Amino acid sequence: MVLEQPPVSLVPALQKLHVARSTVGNATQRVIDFVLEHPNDVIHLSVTEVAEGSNSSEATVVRLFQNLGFKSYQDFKIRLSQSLVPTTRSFERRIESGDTAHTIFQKVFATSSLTLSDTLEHLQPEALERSVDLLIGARRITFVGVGGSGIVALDAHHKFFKLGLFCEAVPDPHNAAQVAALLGPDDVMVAISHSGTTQDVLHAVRIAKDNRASLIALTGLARSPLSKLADVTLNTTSPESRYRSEAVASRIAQLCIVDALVVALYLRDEERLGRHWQRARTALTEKRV
Amino acid sequence: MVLEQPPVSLVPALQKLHVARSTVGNATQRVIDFVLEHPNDVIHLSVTEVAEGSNSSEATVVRLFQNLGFKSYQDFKIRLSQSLVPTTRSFERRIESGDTAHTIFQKVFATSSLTLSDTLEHLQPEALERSVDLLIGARRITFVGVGGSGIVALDAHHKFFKLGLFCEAVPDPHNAAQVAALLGPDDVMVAISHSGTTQDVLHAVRIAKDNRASLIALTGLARSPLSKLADVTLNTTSPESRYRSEAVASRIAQLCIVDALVVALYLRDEERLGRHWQRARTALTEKRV
DNA sequence: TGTTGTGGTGAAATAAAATTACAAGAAAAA
DNA sequence: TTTTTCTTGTAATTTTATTTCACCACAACA
Repeated sequence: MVLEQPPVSLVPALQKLHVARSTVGNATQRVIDFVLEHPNDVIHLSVTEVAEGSNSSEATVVRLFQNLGFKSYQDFKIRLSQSLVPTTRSFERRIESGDTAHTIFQKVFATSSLTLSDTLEHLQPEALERSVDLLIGARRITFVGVGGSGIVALDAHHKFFKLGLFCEAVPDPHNAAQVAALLGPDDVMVAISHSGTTQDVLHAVRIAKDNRASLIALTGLARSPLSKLADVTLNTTSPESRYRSEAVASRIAQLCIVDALVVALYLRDEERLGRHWQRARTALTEKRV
Repeated sequence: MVLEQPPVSLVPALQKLHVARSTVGNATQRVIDFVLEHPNDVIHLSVTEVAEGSNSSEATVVRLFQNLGFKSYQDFKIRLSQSLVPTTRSFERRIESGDTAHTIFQKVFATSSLTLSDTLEHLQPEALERSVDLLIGARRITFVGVGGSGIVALDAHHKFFKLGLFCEAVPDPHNAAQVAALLGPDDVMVAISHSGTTQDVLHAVRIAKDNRASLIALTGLARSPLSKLADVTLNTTSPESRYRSEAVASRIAQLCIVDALVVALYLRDEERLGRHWQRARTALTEKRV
């Protein structure tokens, strides 16, 4: 029996169909193909319609889904529709000249949302634990990134600072190397670069590594010069990046990673960090009306 | 007729039920109540079962959903199940002390994703068009925000600058008022404040308004001192903000709004802005390996 | 080369579910 | 009060889903 290679990250309900495809008869295969080709239509079709569309019989359709473990055909449709949330996967996200502002917003938001879930899917649990371990034990944390990634560095600094950690952001490429030279073995550098090839960042990173500081890389591509140097790599994958500036959606995912790291650190040492956090918040409320 | 206040950010399919509840008869109300109380069960129940569960008749159930605009009862079930995706909506997003780093990431990402879709849902198309109009016609654009919102201001500056627009970011509260004093009637101030009550920002905003500059507010709450002063308000709603710092997920949404505005501006005047954009990109690639 | 058994298949029968038609009753308007 | 309108449940009807059963293809075996 030949095992088909199922497309990565296919919705669970459809995955079952893929797996079963090679083990069933001819008519049943036609049903499977039909469903795989028109998943968004199938959720509104009846058994009879699916049978017609696939040139098979009602009986075959019903039996297929029962054998697959669904309670009934209706049950399958419900499961399928849950995985097929229309606004993300199946929505056309390419932005065109004629789009209204509202349409553009819909597409940009959909892309960001999709990037978030893709990023989460590809993050390795061990890498996350490892990052938290490094950060919580760090004497000093330095966030480095230039251009757009500099914003992420500033955001990270802002949040980590609220936890009372000794940290700094270096969004300026000129200073990066100087700051890196100050780091020691107990320190952590978090290097942010979507491409993972930004020269200024790489330069600073190499100096930091020479000083035996630990390195966490926040980058968009798994295989890059930056991630080769890193102790831990956290990747943001923005799947179809050709038509909009790649960095845009990826940035959102990086900020989200920073958010999550802050929460994870906080929970790891609630005793110590919670006190600072609270103090920072009360200081802020005085600035409000 | 008493209009019920629908719970904020309820799933769309259920929202319709809420709205209709007060305008329908007794038996129909019982059906609505039943569905609202057991939404996760209903997606697996038949018309007959819903009728039994709500002490009404099949006819009433079928009629209800037809009147609500669904093609059929089955159609409603499909829509409902799509909004009830377990991993985001009904998933417990509250973060607890015992969570692993991976679980924390899942929850933070889910919250952000949810905030994005809620924000998009509540943004008014006219407000978006209006914002684009104001920005494209502006002589000078000033982004103001302190603390975490300052990061958003910097991000916005970074992106608008790439389009070749005359703009600046003022993340420093001390300078905000001074910069505001320089603005004139052709200028636009974009004020960013999650609470909409930050004193430093409000102070600068009032000065800008006195100088007849236009004001776009990027805030988390619809009714706030800031949005009262604004010509256009763009709200980010982070639905259940009690258990995590409200600003965190909201910030992601604000950045996404900035992204979308940039894209919208770009498409509005591709001729002029496209040239700058391209030039900025080629300058950057030289910095890579 | 039959023969037998297995599994897949569709037509048709059956069962279940959804929808509609209709008449009775309640509430509102005249 | 009468009339009208709206809501409702029963029952008929239609649509949809499921099961039954006979048939066929194909493989294993004598």
